[in-house]
Amino acid sequence: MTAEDTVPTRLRQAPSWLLGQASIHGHRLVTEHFASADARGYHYRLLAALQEFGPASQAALGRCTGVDRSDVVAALNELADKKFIERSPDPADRRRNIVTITSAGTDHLEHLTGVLTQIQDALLAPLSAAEREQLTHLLTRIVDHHTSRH
Amino acid sequence: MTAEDTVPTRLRQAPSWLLGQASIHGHRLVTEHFASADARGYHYRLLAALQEFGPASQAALGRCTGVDRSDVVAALNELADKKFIERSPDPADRRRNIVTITSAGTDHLEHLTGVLTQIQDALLAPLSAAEREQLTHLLTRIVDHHTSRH
DNA sequence: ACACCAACATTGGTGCGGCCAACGATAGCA
DNA sequence: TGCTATCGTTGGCCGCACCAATGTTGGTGT
Repeated sequence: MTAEDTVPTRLRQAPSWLLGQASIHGHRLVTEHFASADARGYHYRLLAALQEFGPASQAALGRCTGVDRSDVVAALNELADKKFIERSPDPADRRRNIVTITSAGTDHLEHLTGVLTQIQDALLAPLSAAEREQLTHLLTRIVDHHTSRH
Repeated sequence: MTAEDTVPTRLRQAPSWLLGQASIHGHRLVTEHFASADARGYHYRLLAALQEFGPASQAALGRCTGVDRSDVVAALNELADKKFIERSPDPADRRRNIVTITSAGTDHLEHLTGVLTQIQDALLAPLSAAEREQLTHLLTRIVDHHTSRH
């Protein structure tokens, strides 16, 4: 086999590749651990937003979590099935649903947050505390740049 | 709207979230720019491996690029349609296909590499050269940790 | 020589996550 | 009054990472 299990140099040097690979490992950790808790990424995003900002419309939830409107519907259906959120019509604007997190939902969110903390530790295992902060800072700047720039 | 377009703190602080978001922006850039060149990520990975390591079997290609065997088949079909690679049976091992990059394929790879360089620049725009190196280093360590650990 | 297991290419299917297009209903504004 | 925008919802698409099964072929142990 001419090609050992070595990543081609062209790839290994590209930040976009490294970013993608690192994010894949993170994503796998999240998926696996969340699956054990009968959850997935979208659930956490929505619950976190509801807990922090209080009851909100589905469109607002989608906007602040970066989840598409149509995907918000599906995720909220799943969360509603598990009694983690409740939908009620907005009396002030009959187009809107007001989404509220239940106490069971808050508990679930708290649990998932714990799980997520463990995940971060597994993901960043080879890095020191200072390096983790460095990485967070660099990534934040990239993300901010690409979101504020609309 | 109680929730403005602000990302919940719980998310904003999680490195896995930042990694995912940054990788999404990178991925979008790659997808868009590569689409203009009638290519996608898998194509580049495979062509890069072929160029660097020479003719190889599909299984070997999949292993060193991190692409699943079954997905290698599909991607190579696409590349073969465009005459960028050629499949020939391995006389020494009739289970194997020997995949070879054509000169058109090399040209295409070279072109895509140029495109990719531009992408890196757009992706890391807010970072200085030193910071880019820092980021690359940190990411490399994470990726290495999660791949060498099998 | 034989049985057995491992590796190969291929098919087909799953799931998540990020998208887009369209629809009917409603709100706000000209 | 219309025009436009927003909202929830349905349904679909694509990329990428996976898994399972199949038939073929190689290599090994006995």
